[in-house]
Amino acid sequence: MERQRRAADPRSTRVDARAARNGRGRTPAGDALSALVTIVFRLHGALTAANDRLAGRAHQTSARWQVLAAIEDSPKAVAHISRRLWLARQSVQRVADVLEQDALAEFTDNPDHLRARLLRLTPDGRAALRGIGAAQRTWADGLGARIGGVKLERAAHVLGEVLRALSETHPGALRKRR
Amino acid sequence: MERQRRAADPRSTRVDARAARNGRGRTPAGDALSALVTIVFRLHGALTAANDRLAGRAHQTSARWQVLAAIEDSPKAVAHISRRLWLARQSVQRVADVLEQDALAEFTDNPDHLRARLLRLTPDGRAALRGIGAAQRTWADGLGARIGGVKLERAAHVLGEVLRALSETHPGALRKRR
DNA sequence: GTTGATACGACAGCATACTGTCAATATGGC
DNA sequence: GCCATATTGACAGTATGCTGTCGTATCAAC
Repeated sequence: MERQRRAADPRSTRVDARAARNGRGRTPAGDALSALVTIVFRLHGALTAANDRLAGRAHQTSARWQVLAAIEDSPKAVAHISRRLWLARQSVQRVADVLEQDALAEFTDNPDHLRARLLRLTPDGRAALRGIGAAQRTWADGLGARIGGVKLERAAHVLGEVLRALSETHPGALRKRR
Repeated sequence: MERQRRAADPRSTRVDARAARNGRGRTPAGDALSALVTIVFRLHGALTAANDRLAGRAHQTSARWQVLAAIEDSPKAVAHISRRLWLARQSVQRVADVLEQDALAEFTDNPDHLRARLLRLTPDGRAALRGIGAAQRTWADGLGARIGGVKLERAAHVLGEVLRALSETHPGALRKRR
């Protein structure tokens, strides 16, 4: 289940050569954003591999874990989960279906909506989440301490700004809520 | 071609509720890292959509653009590109094959290696890259100015540290280079 | 109530990326 | 030169996520 990625050239974790020499006349801020985009792509791959490893202890994957975690506190409709995770409705539906097959979650009637059934954790699903959560805590605490909580918070804040700006400047691609 | 994502609840771009109340006893740094992971996943989706939109002007996709850009300066073997992009060799091979079919790139003999042919841009491929690059510059400069170059650089630096720490602490998952 | 817009689930198809496996080719130690 | 190891391309299969489309349900405006 472990992802078989190869480590990239250490030098390549720095600013991409193409962006560094700024061959296309971008502004410094444009260069910085481009470098950030590059590293977010790489980090996404590395973090997916890490999450797969953590979730693997409970025979789950990164994607299944995300859906399980989304319904940990309260049952939710598939469309609701997809908005929360910034995924297409159909992607979450597929994962929800396999979670139901594996008896980790189940669909229950929604008193407020005839068709939008609520996805709810089963005891097995809750046990799986507990197992993953313990491993995740150790992993996050260790890596977090290594980088530093304050720096991580600042970085996350900037990423949040980028995300907000993206959804505002491209309202066509990212539909309005409700 | 436009990705049909729905904008998430604005509140959900903040720290995930699960992490915020720290129900599992993580340290503050562990919480900060967990929040960063959440936002990197979301940002990856939003940036893939943005890149697809930029590359769409040349009838390309985010994935094809990445491979084209990787061979912009010099032809490279598929395995070389995959290391650079932190992707599996096979994923890049598939994209390279379709790029060849579309006459945007071509395989040429490698004087240093009998089997590892080099992927090289064709004039069409170079023209496609030029078209994408112009749009990307505008996009990156605009969004970069909105956030601020210094903040973006600092955030990218922290993400680089996380990436480096991940490849060091999990050498099994991310194989050593050469 | 009726109606138009929206939300939702369902189905089909495609794009992207991963894993596993194999044979052929390099590569480095001896 | 020989051999163990790593690299590379190729093939098959799977997981994740997106698009398009449909019919039905919900909801708000009237």
